[in-house]
Amino acid sequence: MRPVRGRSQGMTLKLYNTLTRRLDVFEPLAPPRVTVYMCGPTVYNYAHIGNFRTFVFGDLLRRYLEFSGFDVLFIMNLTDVDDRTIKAAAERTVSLTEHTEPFVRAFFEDRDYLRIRPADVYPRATAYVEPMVALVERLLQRGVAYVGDDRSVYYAVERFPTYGHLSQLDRRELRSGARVASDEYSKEDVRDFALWKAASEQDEQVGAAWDAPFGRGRPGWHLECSAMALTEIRQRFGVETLDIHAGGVDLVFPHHENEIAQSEGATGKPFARFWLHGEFLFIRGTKMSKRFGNTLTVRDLQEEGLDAAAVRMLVLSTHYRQQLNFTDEALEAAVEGVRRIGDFRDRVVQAAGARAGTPAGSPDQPPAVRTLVADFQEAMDDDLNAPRAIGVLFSFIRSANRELDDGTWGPAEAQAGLAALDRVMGVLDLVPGPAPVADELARWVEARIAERGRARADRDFAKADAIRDELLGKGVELEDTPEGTRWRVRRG
RNA sequence: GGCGCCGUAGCCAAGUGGUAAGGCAGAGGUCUGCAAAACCUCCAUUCGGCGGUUCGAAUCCGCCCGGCGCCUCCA
Repeated sequence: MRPVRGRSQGMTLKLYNTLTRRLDVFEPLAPPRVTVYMCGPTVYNYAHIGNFRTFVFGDLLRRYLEFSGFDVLFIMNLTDVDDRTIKAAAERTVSLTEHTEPFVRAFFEDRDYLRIRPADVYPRATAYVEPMVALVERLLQRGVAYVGDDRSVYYAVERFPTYGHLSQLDRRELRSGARVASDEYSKEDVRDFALWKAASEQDEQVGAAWDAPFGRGRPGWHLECSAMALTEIRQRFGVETLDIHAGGVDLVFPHHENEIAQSEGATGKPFARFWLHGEFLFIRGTKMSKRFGNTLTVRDLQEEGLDAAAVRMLVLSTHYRQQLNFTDEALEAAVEGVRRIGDFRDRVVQAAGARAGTPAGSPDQPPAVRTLVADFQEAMDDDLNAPRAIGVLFSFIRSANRELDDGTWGPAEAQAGLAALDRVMGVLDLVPGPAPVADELARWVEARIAERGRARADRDFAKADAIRDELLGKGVELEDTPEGTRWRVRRG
């Protein structure tokens, strides 16, 4: 079912805009189209769970925009040339591409595991060198960039009066002297940053150098995002302003500040109307970092047999602008939470029978269904308040279970309930999948359950309980229902 | 030093002026051969501390304590 274009009265999506430092009503430039650019991974290594917290936030944003009836173009770049990728490739004496390619694939695998919907386009920096060069030329022509003594090209921050607005740098004092790297004499001003870096021996060695009118070299990190974002929206829609630019908080300065300077310095138009920033994830109270030895990758979680729904639950349980502390206890709570959601959905599917669901909003909705979608929307309209939306979800589950218990729900009600639940799950996506079970194990379990069934029929409960304990020892939980005995492998 | 954020039950976490959502864990009960699942009941007179503003504050202001981020091509 296609969401309704015109939003109901009183429903307004508000988003916290870093640019204005307040909640702003979201209105795209040219509705219903919404262009979103989110800073993606640097593919020099496996992305860790902290990176993916941000990407789940991006996924939530994208899904909710679509839920709300917008046509979203979601762009996520892959940084496949920068200081870190070059360094990593050089250390292994392989080419840049040889080094980054496996990590690009790994990123997509991890994304799929976490059920993050694929972006519409994943521009790779190395494929956009031409527009990057063009952007530098434009900035040189406009006199906001200059070629330094080291043949690198720098942005002249002084020539961009609003520099520092996003990060409120204009309200801060720059920390003095000590912080300025000694090898950057070529800059006219300490605040200036590199747009184009003159090719070094190492760059040439890994194949990270390109010819340009202003000298052979490679793009600066900040430049990449400006060029890729502008190229994508210019080609598709002929515009040079994004509706939303998103990323992690750490990118506010200098990355996004520099993107604004570069893009607006070249186009003279606002680069992005909304700037959204996701907070960090911490492990054991500290920022994840190689230095602290507390990095955790998505692959680690997957290998533990953890259902991605639990990871999504954990991440979405905290508002995206709040720091999230990743702990085993919180993860366990998330595992139990999604188990409950999954059990509930199974129950509703059963009650609904084989017939297709009736759309949420039809007249014969049971009480529990009536408010679910509206309450969900109200929570999400409030700056994507997913924790609140999850609260709404669990309240619904409790009421619905009650109505299922007392017989209020027939198949029609269950179908309406299922439709409403699935609309919400289309955004949050918290239903766990079945645990992967080997056929051999499944056959054995079925056989034991049949044996136990016979024992129960004979009222030989000691034997029945012994079999149940035996199965539990293998991690198999049983549940006797009027429709027979259900079983599942406990996971996570 | 500058800019900014956070501190709510055992754990996680909403709530930013009108009298504390939700989840996990826990206790008792219903159902069950017993369990499980589900449901019912209970579980913060109180929101780091101290003052202040207000008829009224977790919510606004001040100070203090504790934790964190950015100011370094980190999501």
